[in-house]
Amino acid sequence: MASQSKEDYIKVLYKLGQENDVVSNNAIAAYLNMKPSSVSDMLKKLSNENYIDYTKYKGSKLTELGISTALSIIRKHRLWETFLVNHLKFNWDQVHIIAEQLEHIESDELIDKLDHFLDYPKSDPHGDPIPGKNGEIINLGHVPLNNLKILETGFIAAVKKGTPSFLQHMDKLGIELGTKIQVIEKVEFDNSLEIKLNNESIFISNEVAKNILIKI
Amino acid sequence: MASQSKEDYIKVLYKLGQENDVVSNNAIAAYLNMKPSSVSDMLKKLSNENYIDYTKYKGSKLTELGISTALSIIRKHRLWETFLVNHLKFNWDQVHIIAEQLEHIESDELIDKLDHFLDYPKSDPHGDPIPGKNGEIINLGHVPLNNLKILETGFIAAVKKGTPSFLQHMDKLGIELGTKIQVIEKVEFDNSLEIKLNNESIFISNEVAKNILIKI
DNA sequence: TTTATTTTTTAGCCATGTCTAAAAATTTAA
DNA sequence: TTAAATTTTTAGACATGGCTAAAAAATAAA
Repeated sequence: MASQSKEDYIKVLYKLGQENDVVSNNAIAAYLNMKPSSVSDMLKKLSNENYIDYTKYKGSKLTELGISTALSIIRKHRLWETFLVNHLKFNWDQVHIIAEQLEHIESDELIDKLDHFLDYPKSDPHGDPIPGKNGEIINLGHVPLNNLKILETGFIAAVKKGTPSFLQHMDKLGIELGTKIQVIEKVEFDNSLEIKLNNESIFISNEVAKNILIKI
Repeated sequence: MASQSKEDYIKVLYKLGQENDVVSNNAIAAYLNMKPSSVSDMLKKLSNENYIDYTKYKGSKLTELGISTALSIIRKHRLWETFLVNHLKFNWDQVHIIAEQLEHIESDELIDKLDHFLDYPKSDPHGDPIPGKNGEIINLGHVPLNNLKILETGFIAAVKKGTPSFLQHMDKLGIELGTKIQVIEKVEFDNSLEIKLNNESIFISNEVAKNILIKI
């Protein structure tokens, strides 16, 4: 198995690879708070171990092996988050750091049994899909809130950003997964939105709206 | 916090320190499957960080800090084992290796909440006491089975050895925690015992009897 | 009590994963 | 299309935690 460090790189490569086909060293370094030289070194190793396709100066991309490794780590991360929130009663803004540690525990049987214990959840406390044992990942058909048209309704299904500060802001606004929501008005001035939830109407910024995902 | 490696050393120092006042480097090396030279190096570091009192060539002993660190690791280990057996339905011979990984997860809040979730267990699946948050460890008054007199009865309360092979042997003999037991006969020839449990009479070797702890 | 054996330490080496500083390649801008 | 800026790589260093081989200290045996 890959070391914890390597797993961290693989995870970032997966995340950043969602948006850009090929991932730059700089982006990885920024994400991991590391120096680009360290990233260079590590990418060489990951390339030798066939986790990535890597062309000097050009950037890198996960191989099949890399992708399935990433999905297995993400699966573990999200299952642990689900356990922490649903059973240990953590708040959803507290679990990321702990799950970052737990995701590196090595035992397939542990994850199988945890999955069973949790009753095979399809998404984690932030609404993110949990990859299956063989890497299957379900498209949950989520749309950013700012894409909804005026008067359109939907249910809050996930949050795009999982940082504690964002999640705490959600808590303050009374926004939680499953809540029904309707777009009342779009303010053209700053793209902020007036929305109705829990029979109350509130304003949220475009920045916030972009990070709330809706199931229509 | 101490690194994983250091935590492993601290655990062994605690374990071996139970029997001998001062622990020899050789014993540590044997237990950890490492070379004595590596142990020497590490003990120097642990001594600098005030986890142990260490006199060259004489051996080492945990300090107050060392003991409380050890107890905190043992607490985590045993709570996780309890979770794995009681909730994830692992067999008691499968959990040690996984708990060895989980015990290094760093989060006091996690352990508090896990403890609460498990309903504040006093002992783990092997009957070993779980140290409290502040390192309190309850003496459960366990006696090795081979110390019982003829016709004396008691309840199987713990196993001294936690290796898979020993535990699997226990399973085969039908010995589990809580079972009532009576010593029928002691064979003077080889110190083996005839015992009654579940209304059956079986013979067990002295070696096995030494590793079964009884609550009278 | 001297010799032999065992234990422990030291010295020097290696892999992993990080860093800094400087060189090289690529991209952007003039 | 050349110069400037940015990105990436290389070279060399360092900390951690292991190793081997050899020296030193402690213990056991003759």
